[in-house]
Amino acid sequence: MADRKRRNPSETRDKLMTAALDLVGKGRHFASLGIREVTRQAGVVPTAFYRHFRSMDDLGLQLVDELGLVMRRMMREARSNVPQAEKIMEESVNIFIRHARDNRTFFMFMAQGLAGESRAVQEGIRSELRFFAAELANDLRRLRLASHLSDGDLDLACDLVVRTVAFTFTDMLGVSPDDDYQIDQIQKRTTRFLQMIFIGANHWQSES
Amino acid sequence: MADRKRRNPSETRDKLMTAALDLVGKGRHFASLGIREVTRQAGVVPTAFYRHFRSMDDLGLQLVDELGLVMRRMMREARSNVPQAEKIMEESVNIFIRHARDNRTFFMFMAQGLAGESRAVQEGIRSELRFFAAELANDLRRLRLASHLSDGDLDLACDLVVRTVAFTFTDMLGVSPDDDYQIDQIQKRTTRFLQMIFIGANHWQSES
DNA sequence: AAAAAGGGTGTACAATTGTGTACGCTTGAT
DNA sequence: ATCAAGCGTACACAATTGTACACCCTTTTT
Repeated sequence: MADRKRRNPSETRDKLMTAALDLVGKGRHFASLGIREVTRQAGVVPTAFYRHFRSMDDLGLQLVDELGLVMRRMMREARSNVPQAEKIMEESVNIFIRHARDNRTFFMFMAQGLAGESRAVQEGIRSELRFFAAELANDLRRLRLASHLSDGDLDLACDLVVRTVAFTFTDMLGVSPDDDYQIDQIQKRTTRFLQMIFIGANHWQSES
Repeated sequence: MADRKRRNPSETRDKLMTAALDLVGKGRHFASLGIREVTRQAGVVPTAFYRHFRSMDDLGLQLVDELGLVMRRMMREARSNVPQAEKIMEESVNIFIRHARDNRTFFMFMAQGLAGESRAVQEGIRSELRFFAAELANDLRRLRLASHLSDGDLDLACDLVVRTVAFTFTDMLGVSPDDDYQIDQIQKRTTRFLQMIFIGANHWQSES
């Protein structure tokens, strides 16, 4: 039961979801959205909402699922674009930032949901991040880029990396989506954060 | 003008602010609170709200100010408790976690506000974090614990530390306030994060 | 061809919301 | 002793909310 079937991609359903995201993109917080408000933005009648979602929390949960798809697309691209080991960090952050710009509202929703009102959404996003960190650790292992780290320590480092990147999105909330200069700053800073983390991970065993 | 005078500490004003925090502590998101809801929780009549705050955003801003006080208290204690340089990280995280438990709702509010609805609150919290990072960098310089780092690099590392700790609060949202085991796990992990960051900072110059 | 189910619309309503106006009690300054 | 300001209360009201009900059209199943 409770299987999340997506077989019949209803038009209105999508309209409602993107309407919610649009409102989030306009600066509203997801927790403050009402059913009526969302349906108004979507251009449908209020009762249509209930045909697809039980409540706002439910809509949030389904948005988390779609967020997962976006993140997986991002990972796939990052994996297929592995340059020499030197540039791997810059390039990854690059891809990150680009996806964050392309799917701005999705990531805003994520940033909000981390401390959001619905425990279920919170846990969903947290779980996506965990998955992401685990995949990252796998990739690094596979590429033999962290052979001297124990599994536990590598996981630790990847967890820290994902947190740092996730926090980056809250930075982007503050700047206009086409303020190239500011975004470039954020990008550079994030890259240096990650470099610092990996240098720390590299020297971890020998010191601790 | 617009001087934030606190000369006459009105009873109701405090009741309203702690009422908002209480609701946040109960799992609600600040952005979804209404004036009526807060006054109900505070046990005062709705119109009393307007005697002290122009709007919910205004209340949020004043909460940020108080949050600043809490953080300053925390810093003072951390500074007066500097053990040998070895244990400085564990001890600091210790103090962090304790304050986070004692002022749980305050820090929940902070975690929410970082991606909150009000741009002003968002910027206020961000500014508190910047201040915190700057103070941390100052302390480390004063204690000669980072003499080999350039000012810019030290700032970078401290920024990363503060972000990591701030993210920790979103971890604490998910666990019960008296689940000692889970909190201990969070504490240990955060400590290792910070150690990793500082090891990275220590080897920063030589590699990059 | 008939039946059923899924998804869409409009109307309706009670509850709750934000906020305006008017009235009283304290309290400190004159 | 008076007065004004500040704070709290009571009442009022229009707007907005979530949701129930009753229909209609299209697609799928039988």
